[in-house]
Parts: sequence; C-alpha cells; structure tokens
Amino acid sequence: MRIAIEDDFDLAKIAESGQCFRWTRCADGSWLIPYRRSRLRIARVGCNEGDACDGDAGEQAGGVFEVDCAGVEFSEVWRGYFDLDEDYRAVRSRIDPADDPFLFEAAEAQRGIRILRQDLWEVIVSFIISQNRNIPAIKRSVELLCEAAGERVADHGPDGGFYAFPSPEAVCALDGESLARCRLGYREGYVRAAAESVASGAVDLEALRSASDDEAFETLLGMRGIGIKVASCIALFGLHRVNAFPIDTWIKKVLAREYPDGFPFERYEPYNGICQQYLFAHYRTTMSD
DNA sequence: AGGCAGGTTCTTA
DNA sequence: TAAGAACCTGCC
Repeated sequence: MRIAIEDDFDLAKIAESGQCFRWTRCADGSWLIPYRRSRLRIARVGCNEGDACDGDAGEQAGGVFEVDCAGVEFSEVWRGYFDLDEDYRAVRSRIDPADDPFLFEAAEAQRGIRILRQDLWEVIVSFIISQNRNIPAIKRSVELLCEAAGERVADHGPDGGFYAFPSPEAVCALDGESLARCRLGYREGYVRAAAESVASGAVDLEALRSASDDEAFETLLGMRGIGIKVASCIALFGLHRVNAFPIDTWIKKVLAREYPDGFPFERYEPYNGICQQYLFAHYRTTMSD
C-alpha cells in the first residue's frame, strides 16, 4: 500500500545517522527494516502533491512511500517506530538562523532525520557493542548476534526471512563459544551481564521506560560497559528521551569548534537530542566529503 | 603494516 | 577528582 508522509522523512539520512544498525538498502533502492518480529520494506515512490520534486531537497521532506504491510500494521507498528506523530518541522523552526547559524545549516542539510522508537533491549545491546568501534564492525557483531541467538522469522523479503534481535534469555542461553563467534571482543562480558540482569529482573525494562530521566540514567550507568555516552544513546534512541545529548568524539569536536562558549542547551529544551542528531550527521558528512 | 575506532574500566597519584 | 593505560578486533 501507499502512504503519504508530510513531515521530514528521509530514509537514507536516518540510516546514516548512526542510531540503527540493521537497516539494509536493496539494489532497487528500497529499505528493509527489521523491528522485533516484523520486517518492513519501504521505498519512496514520489513527492507529496504540490511539492517541488527536485532531488534531495524533495526527499528530505517526506513524500509518498510504498510499504509492504497492511494499513493497520503501518498505523499500529510503523507509525510509532518512525515517530511520525512528532512534528520535526516544528522542532526545526525553533532554530534561529541569526542566533545559531551552524545548527540552522546543519538542520537544513540534515532535514529528514527522525529519532526512531526502536526496541529498548536491542538499543541497549547495540550501543554497548558500539563502544570503541567503527560502524561496519558494530553492524557485523549485531548481525552475528542475531544469527547466533535470534529467532528466525519468515517473510516475503530476500532470503525468505530474517533473524529477530535475540531476547535477553536467548543471549543468556548462548554458550561461550557461540557468543565468542559474534566477535564482540572485550564487550562480550558486558553483553552477557546485561542479558543476565534483564533476564533475572535485576534491571526492569518496563520500570526503566517509566522512570524519570535521572533515574533511568542512573540505572543504565550501573550496568557494566555503560558509561555516560552509551547511557545517553540508550536514553535518546531506546527510551526516546529526546532531550538526551550524547557526546561522542564527533560531537566533542563540533562543540569545541563551533560552540567555544558552550552549547545553548536551555534554548532547545526539550529537544536537544534532535539537535544533536543534526549536528552529528552534518559534521560527519561534511568531514568525510 | 599499523593506527585508530561513535568508550569504559581499572589503576595510580 | 583526574589523568592514563589497557582492552578485543577488524576497518581503512
């Protein structure tokens, strides 16, 4: 079926923003997006009525998309996953080009990014794995972990299906050798500890979801292998605390270069995390180009 | 061939 | 409280 999306929505930009590690792009340009026990195929097939259909500028601003699921599934699962009930244009409109030209430029260039509402457990593990590694290595390990312990789900996609992200219990059940094959390196112990904490109930994901920002942060920091940066990423991408502002090596450089007097967090409350995504993506693309 | 990677932990002053 | 080394592994 086809759906029209009016707000910012650019699949390639979201995929490159570094918040998710399992999206794949097919040869025909469509995207395959796994979430829990579902997988969506989605492709942009046109512009919204009345919009200028001119390349990248058009793609950032949503459009018409072909999805391989029913309307009910889209509205019950994927609408939430893509955070389509949040108005990103409104968030961007708070950025004043006179006050903050750098962020304004970043947000214009990176328009189309959204903060996905991913599975919390998957986000926890993925970002524990992410530390001190580059993106290809992170993706590789996440995929190996899914193959090692995830449930096989059949669908109409290529290969006839995919591996769901494994539950904490499934990770616990993995023997040492199988987990070692996921090439997690020294993070292996962290992942196992996290799985045991959640499986045993020592860490309650539902409680985490309803906790205050401070409480959630404290719980996350108590887990082995989770420091301030990873906890911020989990808060932003796993708990949808869109004011969380992860500071990694890239953001550190942007802040040092563009905000020597400090980033004006109070100006963008409670959407600092969205601003962080614009800054991060923009800085990375401009540096690698 | 090696440095370095979207950090965290552990050790030392 | 604050630096600095060590950590697995595999990209580039």
